[in-house]
Amino acid sequence: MDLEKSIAALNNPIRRRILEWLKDRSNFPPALPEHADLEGVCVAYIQEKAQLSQSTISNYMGLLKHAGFVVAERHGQWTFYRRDEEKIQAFLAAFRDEIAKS
Amino acid sequence: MDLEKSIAALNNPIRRRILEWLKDRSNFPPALPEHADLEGVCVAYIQEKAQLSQSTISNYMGLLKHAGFVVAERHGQWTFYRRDEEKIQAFLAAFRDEIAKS
DNA sequence: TCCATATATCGAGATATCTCGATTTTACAT
DNA sequence: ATGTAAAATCGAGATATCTCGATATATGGA
Repeated sequence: MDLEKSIAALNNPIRRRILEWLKDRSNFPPALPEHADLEGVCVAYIQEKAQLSQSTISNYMGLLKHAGFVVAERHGQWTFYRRDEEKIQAFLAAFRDEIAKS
Repeated sequence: MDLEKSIAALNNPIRRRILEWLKDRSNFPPALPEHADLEGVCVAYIQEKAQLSQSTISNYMGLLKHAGFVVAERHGQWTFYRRDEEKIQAFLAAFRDEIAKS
């Protein structure tokens, strides 16, 4: 758990927005039938919603992944990203411990 | 409550360290007798502990103040900074609401 | 008034982040 | 093999942050 890297990853409104969107799969277009069993969302869907270039979104998802907030699962040509709720909770607890008093 | 500005203020390890130090007045040298009734800590003490230039620390304290994490109280030539625990709690709650699920 | 001390503000160079288009890699289909 | 589609990586220009020294402002004392 690298607080420094985690906070930096969240120090950007679009990356935070992406994390929010990923709370609910229905914020994105429906998955293809062959991907119906996957929780995650592919980069193209995230890009379309965020309205930034493909390379920027790929970079953003890499930052969120290295910070531990999302996990990536490759299926064929697609990479599906979803939140890692445990890591997110762990970060929030560590962050609160550093910032809040007692 | 400007989440954007608040997170940016915390996206720096020394500013977070200063906030931590301010949890406990005894992290700094004792106050002058005429300031014994004040909770806050003067800029010079913070600067000495952080080992950065006076202008940098003044700038940092300004950022923390504008983010709402500290309040400044002027007494003569000194400015005493102390944590604003309510604002800090409010920020942490808003931050958690944005980041954590449900 | 003149000086010393504490803090704030200004201006700038160094470094980091943002964001893009172009290219590369990976995987699948023909 | 060749082509296509998705995602990752590269290189770079624009912008922001970091941090400093110099200067300005405010206060109190001689």
